[in-house]
Amino acid sequence: MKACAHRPEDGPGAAFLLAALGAHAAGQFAERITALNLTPPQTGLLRAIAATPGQSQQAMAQLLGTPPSRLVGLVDALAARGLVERRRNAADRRLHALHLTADGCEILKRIAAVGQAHDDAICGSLDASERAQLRTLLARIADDHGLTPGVHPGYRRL
Amino acid sequence: MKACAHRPEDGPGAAFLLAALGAHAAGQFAERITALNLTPPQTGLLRAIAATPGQSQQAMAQLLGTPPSRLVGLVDALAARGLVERRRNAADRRLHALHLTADGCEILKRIAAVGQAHDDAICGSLDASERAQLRTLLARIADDHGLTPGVHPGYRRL
DNA sequence: TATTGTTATACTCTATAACTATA
DNA sequence: TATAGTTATAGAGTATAACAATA
Repeated sequence: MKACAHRPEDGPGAAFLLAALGAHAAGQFAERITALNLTPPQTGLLRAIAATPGQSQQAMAQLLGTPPSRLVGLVDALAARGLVERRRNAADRRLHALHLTADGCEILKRIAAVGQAHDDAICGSLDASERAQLRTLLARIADDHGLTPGVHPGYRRL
Repeated sequence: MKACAHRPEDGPGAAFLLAALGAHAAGQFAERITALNLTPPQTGLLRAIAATPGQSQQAMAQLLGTPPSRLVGLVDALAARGLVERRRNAADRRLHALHLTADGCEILKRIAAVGQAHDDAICGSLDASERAQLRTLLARIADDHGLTPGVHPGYRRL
């Protein structure tokens, strides 16, 4: 006898599966990019700079949904490795435009390769059609909820 | 001109969408259960105890994939609110079997209601058939990766 | 001596707010 | 005075390892 009476359950809903699988996928990805000596936030920042280069740190912080102070450490680490550079605006010397260096572009390609392998590992049990189906459904939900494309919302609390 | 040459991109892959949406869904759920004065880990523990009552803390820790020491605080908080109780095993007094109280069963129903509302909010842009499709695909991936059904893997690092 | 649960400690990550420099 | 970036501080959450009770 169960201690609690349960209503008819057909397992967890889609939202729970989404959260659980999302955490799993994020963890796996984090493990993979360790090979490039990158953390997920650093990776996200590199991709964001590649997508819209020349932004100030404030603008980038707003785009990623993080306090500007957090960007400092991330940019510092990437700049120290020569992947990113701050270019001072001559007109307004307060602004630091963010750009990828040549090495930054190079590592971005490797990130893409890791992402591809990761995607294959996660979706391995799906055929091409199912995978496209899944991507379509997920993209619809993401759009419906106003998620910024290409930006992991985990910046807000991860 | 872009600073970096990009290969033909058709947006983020399914795995990235999964991670991003998963984080979003988890955050939304965390906000919702604030109404019950519960955190996500507490909620997960309540559901786990309901699913398999009478387990020792060690067994529960292994099931959830967390160090046993972490359970102490979680159980303490829930026990202090009268939602959970530790029943000492008479035969082996080291063991503390975990059970839900009547209030614990009660709040579990409210958690289910919150979960239902959450599921509707997340999947609002999908019709019933699409939602079932999504759940099927996600369940397949989860199974393929050996995720324990009903357990959020975030216990391992969240 | 081995095991359950607990406590103590330290570490990682993040946000908030104070501070510097430029405007 | 207002804004961009930085630094300092503190808080939440977690893991590791030492500890006490029971076997």
